Amino acid sequence: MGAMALVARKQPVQPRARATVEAILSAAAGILEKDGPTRLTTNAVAAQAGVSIGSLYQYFPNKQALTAALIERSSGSLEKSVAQAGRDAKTMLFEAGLRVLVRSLVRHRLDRPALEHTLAFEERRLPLEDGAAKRATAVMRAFLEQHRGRLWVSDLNAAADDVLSMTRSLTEAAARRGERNVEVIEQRIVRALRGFLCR
Amino acid sequence: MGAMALVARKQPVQPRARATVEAILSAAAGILEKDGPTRLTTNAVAAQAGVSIGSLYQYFPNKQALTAALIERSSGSLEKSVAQAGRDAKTMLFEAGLRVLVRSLVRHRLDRPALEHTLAFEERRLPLEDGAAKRATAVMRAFLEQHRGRLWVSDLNAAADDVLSMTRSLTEAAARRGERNVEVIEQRIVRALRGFLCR
DNA sequence: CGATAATGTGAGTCGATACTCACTCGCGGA
DNA sequence: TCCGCGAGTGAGTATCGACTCACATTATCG
Repeated sequence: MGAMALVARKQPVQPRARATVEAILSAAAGILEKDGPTRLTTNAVAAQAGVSIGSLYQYFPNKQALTAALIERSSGSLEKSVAQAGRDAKTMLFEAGLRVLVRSLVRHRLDRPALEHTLAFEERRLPLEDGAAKRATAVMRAFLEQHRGRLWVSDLNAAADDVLSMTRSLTEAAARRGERNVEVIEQRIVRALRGFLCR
Repeated sequence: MGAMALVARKQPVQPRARATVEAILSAAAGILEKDGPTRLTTNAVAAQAGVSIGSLYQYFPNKQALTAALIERSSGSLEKSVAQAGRDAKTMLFEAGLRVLVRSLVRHRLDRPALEHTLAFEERRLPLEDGAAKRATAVMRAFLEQHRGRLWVSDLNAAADDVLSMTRSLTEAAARRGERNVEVIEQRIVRALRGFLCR
């Protein structure tokens, strides 16, 4: 079996079609968030979206493509906000810049924690091309590079990877406990990161 | 629907039966590790274990119970080693104690990273009683309590939770990159934890 | 050995689910 | 008004996977 198509077949431009695709993606996200991946069935998605399964398969060649689209959608929005944060951070001192970057990560993850958690797991399981998620770590890497002198680390790629991992897991743990205050969580994470990164 | 049974029906004492259960659990772990939860089918497990599906259902009332047993098995072994580390740490200074505790966590997770990753996800998804995993965080909590004076934190339960989360995610990230050196990973984590915990 | 219990077997059932296809709908232009 | 076509439909199919049960095999003990 060759590389399976994991992207939508058509990019609809007609407003009706756009709305349909939106409805499908929202429905899928909702089910994944509420019930997890085992309950994410194509029939359930179509029903929840208020469209027929036929319509679903008009825009997504298979179920994996649907999941992949959800992942791309989420990490796309993450990339956007992290990229902006990265641009802002460029003119700041290390500590302030780090705080801004962390904030954008925390905000994203705190928005729909359960959904992000399942998507992260699916992302590992699926054979995806490097998408927006990879580009987000590149932003972090660039920031670390800028402050290399301050840092303890040898491998910048690994460090950027670790920073994102730590931020994700601490945000998720906080969310599970019901914490919603971005500032508090952000401060906690920055403290840990300082110890991790600086000498 | 009432609370579904999630434990094995029988505790086999006969040697033959013990061996069968072992084979089933090992097979399930292997499949989960190699192919993830979607490929974990009862038929596949039985085949891989070299027993019939009938035998599988003699010891596990349903598939969830099998997964639950895998989780209990893993977190049971974790608890054992963490509890020992906790006892050792009692007579040590903060830094050394933390190092010992972290080491036991890293060792466990580094043993079969892919398996542990999937099990952690399933653990969230399933309606489980608090098992050995909870007791492991209690050990960490007790250690933190012992050194409360040194620490910055207000909520010890949350802090213990965060420490375990960070350790897990950093170990996992390292494992994904192919790192195998426990000392190196352990040192990195301890550095992050010091920043996180100490004032 | 013979009886009884313990353990193991696997073809078969039944529901669920990914995906197809022949069809309908409705809108924009001639 | 009617045609063409992009969009939508949903009954139907094929497969798969959890689980059952009537039976076979093996261990234990008198």
